[in-house]
Amino acid sequence: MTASAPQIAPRKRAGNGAAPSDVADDIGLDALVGHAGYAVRRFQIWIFQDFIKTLGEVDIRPTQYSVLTLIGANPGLSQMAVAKRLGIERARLVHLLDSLELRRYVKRVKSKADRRSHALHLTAQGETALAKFKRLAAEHERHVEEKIGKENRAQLLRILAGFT
Amino acid sequence: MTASAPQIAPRKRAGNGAAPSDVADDIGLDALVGHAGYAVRRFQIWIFQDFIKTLGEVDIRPTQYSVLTLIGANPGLSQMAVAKRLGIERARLVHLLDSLELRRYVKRVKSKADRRSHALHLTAQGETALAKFKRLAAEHERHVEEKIGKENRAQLLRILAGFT
DNA sequence: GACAATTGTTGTCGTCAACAACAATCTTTT
DNA sequence: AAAAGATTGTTGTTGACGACAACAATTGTC
Repeated sequence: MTASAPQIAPRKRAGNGAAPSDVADDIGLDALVGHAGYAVRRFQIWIFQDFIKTLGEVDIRPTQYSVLTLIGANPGLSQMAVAKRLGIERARLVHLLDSLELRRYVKRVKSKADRRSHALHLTAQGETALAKFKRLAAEHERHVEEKIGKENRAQLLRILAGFT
Repeated sequence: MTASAPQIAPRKRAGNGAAPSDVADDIGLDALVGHAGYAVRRFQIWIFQDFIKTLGEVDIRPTQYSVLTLIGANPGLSQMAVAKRLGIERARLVHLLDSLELRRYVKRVKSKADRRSHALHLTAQGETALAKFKRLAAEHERHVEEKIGKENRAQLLRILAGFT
């Protein structure tokens, strides 16, 4: 009943090593295998770490990248609109924008239509910086392809398209 | 409901709402679409929220569940082995086990072979509790199926099998 | 004009990953 | 066997992040 080899038991993870394969590696996961959430969590950790590392030279994290990309594609959005679209708390977005504004990538322009809100724009510096970030992000995306395969990555995007 | 057509989810998210679809919803994501990390992050947030909600009545979070499951399937593991296998910091595991031990699900037994380490076991209470947790987790897994489709979930597990 | 809702902001709380340091205990070297 | 090094569990700190709550300024509604 215990860990009598849960079905497939990849047991050695040939070269695909997502986990440290040094010691105590062939431990049965039992019911954990077969849980989508567990696999997704582990994958997400890996993918974020690679993103952070690949964009380490420009010091941009995934969330910052998503904010910059969204503003770049839709100039003039309010903070509320950005927060809603990206699924982040508007309270959290405040700090993100503070940091991005400090680095001169983004500017908050007071909206004339609604004086409560700010229209968000990239600075000229932000535009050129984002171009570089996108090149690095594309490189990261190639890492993902190398990791799980080009075809699998495409399927993943298709399956999860509803969550973007 | 949407299990019939989870295939292509074009930028309108009809009823499949992973994001709040009330206002400002059709904002272009530009390069963000096509980034595996973004989709995976959003999906992971959704899946964890459903897990937490589905196992809310027993107050068990995903990480706690993974620890209990692993110990249940491999009694006697050391904290280091569990941490390595699940990819969590051993420092973090300390607090997790503190809480699980406080709730009488897990016990730390001093190892005779290596007096530095603890052998981890489920209590009798922990065993019966885990059985219930597994039933609830299975229910959560059905929610995932309803969300992305049975076939897509299976493919997801196949694609990400290397990360478990 | 009174009242409710929204927007940006500030703050708190709890989860989580990443480190660093430490005492106790192996393990290895000499 | 003693010294040096590595490992295990523990405590603590830092920072990113999600979830809330409260607030002033502003807008919308009645």
